[in-house]
Formats: sequence, structure tokens, C-alpha cells
Amino acid sequence: MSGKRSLIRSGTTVDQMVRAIGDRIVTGFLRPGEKLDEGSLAARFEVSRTPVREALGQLSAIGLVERRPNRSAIVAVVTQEHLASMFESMAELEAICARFSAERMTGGERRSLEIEHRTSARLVQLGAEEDYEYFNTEFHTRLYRGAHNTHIYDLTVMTRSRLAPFRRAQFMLPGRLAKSWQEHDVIVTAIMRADAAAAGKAARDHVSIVSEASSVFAAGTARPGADLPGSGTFMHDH
Amino acid sequence: MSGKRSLIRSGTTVDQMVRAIGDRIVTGFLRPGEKLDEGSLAARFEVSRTPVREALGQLSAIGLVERRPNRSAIVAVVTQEHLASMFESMAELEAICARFSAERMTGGERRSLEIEHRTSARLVQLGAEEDYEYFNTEFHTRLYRGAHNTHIYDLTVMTRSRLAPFRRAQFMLPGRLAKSWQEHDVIVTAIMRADAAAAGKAARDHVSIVSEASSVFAAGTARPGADLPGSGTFMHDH
DNA sequence: GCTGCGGCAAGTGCATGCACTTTATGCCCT
DNA sequence: AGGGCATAAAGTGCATGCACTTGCCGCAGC
Repeated sequence: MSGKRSLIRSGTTVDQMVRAIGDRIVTGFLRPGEKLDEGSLAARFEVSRTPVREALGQLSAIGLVERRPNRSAIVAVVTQEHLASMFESMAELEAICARFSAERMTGGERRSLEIEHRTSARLVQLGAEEDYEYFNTEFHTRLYRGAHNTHIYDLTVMTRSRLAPFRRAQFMLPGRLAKSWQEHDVIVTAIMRADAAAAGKAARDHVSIVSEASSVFAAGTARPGADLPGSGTFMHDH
Repeated sequence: MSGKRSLIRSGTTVDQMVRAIGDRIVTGFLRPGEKLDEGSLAARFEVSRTPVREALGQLSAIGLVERRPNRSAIVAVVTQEHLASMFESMAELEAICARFSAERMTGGERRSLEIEHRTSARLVQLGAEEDYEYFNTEFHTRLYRGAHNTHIYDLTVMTRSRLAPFRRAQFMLPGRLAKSWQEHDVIVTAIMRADAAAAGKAARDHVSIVSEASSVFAAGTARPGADLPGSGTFMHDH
């Protein structure tokens, strides 16, 4: 193939492949069960099969794709049961983060959490789903960071990314936006009071509700949303 | 060291490499910071560099090794802070498992948990550290399974394997064996009563104590235990 | 028409080769 | 003797090649 190195920023080719494919999975552009042919992907991204192979291996190590010997890799297909277990785990993880955040956030962290939260109130009034989604992600990330525990952070972000495809449409449901904000409000209030137990419970309830909202459209074998632009920042950095 | 090909069962060459190298890391045979030279490993296991490379990539994806472009991979070095965060996470994860177990274990699961637990009392009297260690692992695994949540199970097992090198010597401390058993006893009792809150608290406390016991010998930059035979079953199956 | 089977195309698994980057070595100069 | 600087050695990153496995398609047999 031609000698020139393609494209823009950052890292080794393998890393780029991991991000590229991982993003397409978590954004739902690649759908569960879809075959990931090494040759096609290699051609698609204009690299050889080797980095694609390594990327698929890494994605399989973190559970985003499934691989069986001598068979094409496929996007991980999550059963209804496994999906439920991930949502439940997410609720517990968020509860932990909220509890720790209530206990450990610095003054600055508390302040900016509250400010961001209040700012996002506007978006609810405007019904700006797209923008609210962004603030929502930001909000939760603040909770994860506020726990001041890097390992919990990693577990939580990882679990969130695996759930991402199944949450995409959650704000479509009418009134969900305002409800989400109010649930956030309970969490924020508890954190400002440094009431760990209340914060934990509020966070757990919040996720549980999201979970129910999502599972509505995740039928039989879970199938996530549509084809959004692949902008997701699928892996953490911290 | 030296020695032939691991040769034991199953899977592609890459899988074997992942297990071989992963085991050596979690058992502390390979020590944090140690260089993992692709060529040497390939020679050591009598394969080409390609599967070794893929294995290192996967191990880096799950955090057991660190990799920087154009530099040798090294066994992940955990800072004291990160180690603490993992122990804390472990405590929380075990608490969740214990809570869920108290609520969800089947009659059979409860029975065998209790029986195993009682059986292990003998080992305490005998001071059989090796054997108790085995039962201890078994005991905790039962808790993880009893939660009936595959994702939590995965997170917990994964976290445990990352902590494994740092727990190895915990039962060396005098009296630790009996104390461990009694802590287990509190957990079991709570589970038998289906008292979720009590079970969670007991499990959390149990891990916290182990954590303190371990951090004793994990000085400055954390350095794990010695060179035990590589018998660890580092990755789950479920 | 359906099932079983042989052969071919497609695709994976691993080894090897080579360019490029980093690290180690030696030499000169001060 | 000690600090650069060129050069060699070692090691990574990716592409390519080839053996082997799996899946597909058509055809014979029932």
C-alpha cells in the first residue's frame, strides 16, 4: 500500500483504531452483533490488518466486542439480563460516587458543581435536549471525579461507556428533561449538605429511573439507538 | 525460572500469552515496573512477537501493564494512592455483593456458603494458612456470585485480581486467620438473616481491615509479595 | 424439494521483514 | 576525568505473506 501516513492527531495506529472502533460502538453506529471484518476495517481506515487486529483484541478485553477463534469479531451483544445488571451496577457505582462526593469534594468542586447545575436549568426551560445531554454527562463526570477515587472513577466511566448506546434516546421521553434536572437537584442539595447517605440514595434512584426509561426501547435482545455522528470520547483520560 | 511452554489447555496463542503473562503479574512473579520485552517474551514462550504484542495490548487495556509508544511495556506500577483507591473500591464492591447476596441468594447458595464457612473453621484451628487462603478466595467468590449480577461480578473479580499481588502476605500476620474467620462469620450470619444492610457493612469492614493489614508492607511505591508458583487463575469465566 | 457432501472463496492466526525510534556505547574535546 | 555528540545496537510499530479454518455454493443422491 502507499507509503504515506494518514490523517491527524495522536498516538499509535492501534490507539487510533481502538478509539475509532470503540467510538462507533458506544455511539451505536456499529450495532451489537454486527460483524467486524478485519480486512474491511483495515481497508476502511487505510491501514494493515495488524493494528486492526490488535485494536479488536483490546476492545474484546474490555468487553466491547466478542471474539471467537477463527471467527469474525462482532460487536458485543448484551442480553437483556446483562443489560439490566449493568444498569444496576451503574446505579450502585453512582451511589458510591455521590456518597464520596458528599464527603470529599473540595469547596471549589462543590461550587462549580452547583453553578453548572443551575446553568443547565435554562436548557430545561428551552427544551434543548442536545445541549442538556452534554451538561448531563458533565454533571455525572463531576460526581465521579468528586469521589476522589481513581479506581472507582475508572470502573464507573467504563460502565457508563458500555451503557452509552442504550441511553441515547432517554431524553426523548416527554418531561424526562425536567425530571432529570430535579433528580440532579436532589443530589446536589445533598452533596452541599455533605449528607452522604442522602446523596447516595438520590443518585441510585436517579440512575434506576433512567434505567427504566431506557429499557423501554431496549427490547428482547437489546438493540441500541441510531446513527449519530461519531463524536463520543469513548475512553477516559483522567 | 526457565521451563517449557505452559502448554496447558485451550485457546489461541494470544489467549495463552494473556493468561501466562497476566498470571505472572497477579501472582507477583513479575514485579511492577519490570520491563516486558516483546522479543524476550516471545523467545521465552517460543512464539513470534505478534501474539506477545497482542497480549501486551490486551493486558494494557485492562490496566495490568503500561505501554508508551516506542518504549518497552512494563508491569503496571501502582502508586500508593492508586492502591488505596483500589482497596477502597474493593470494600465498596464487596459491600454491594454482600447486600445483594443477603437479598438474593437461593436457599442452596445460602446453605453451601454456610457449610463451606463452617468447614473452614477447622483450618483456622490448624493454622493452615495455605488452605485457608484457598477457602477464603472461594468464600468471597461465592459472595460475588450470590449477588446475581454479572457486571458487578466482573468488576469485582477484575479489581480483586489487580489487588492480588498486594494481599498475598496478609495471613502472615499473627492472629489474622482467626480474625478473618470471625469477620466472615458476621457476614454469613447477616446473609442468613437476609439482613442486607448488616451484610454490606460487615463485608466493607472486612475488606477495610485486610486493606490495612496489607498496606503495612506495601511501602512508598507499592511493591508486592514474593515469587510464588504461578497458579493464579487470573481471569474469570463465570 | 430437501439433505448431505465436496470444493472454493473468504477470513482468521501467526511468522517474518523492514523502517523508524529509542537507548546504549565509544570517542573526541575541553 | 567528565560532558556532549555521532554512531551502533536494541527494540518497537506496522505491513505483508502464508497456512489453516470456517462458511458458502452447487451438485448428486434420496
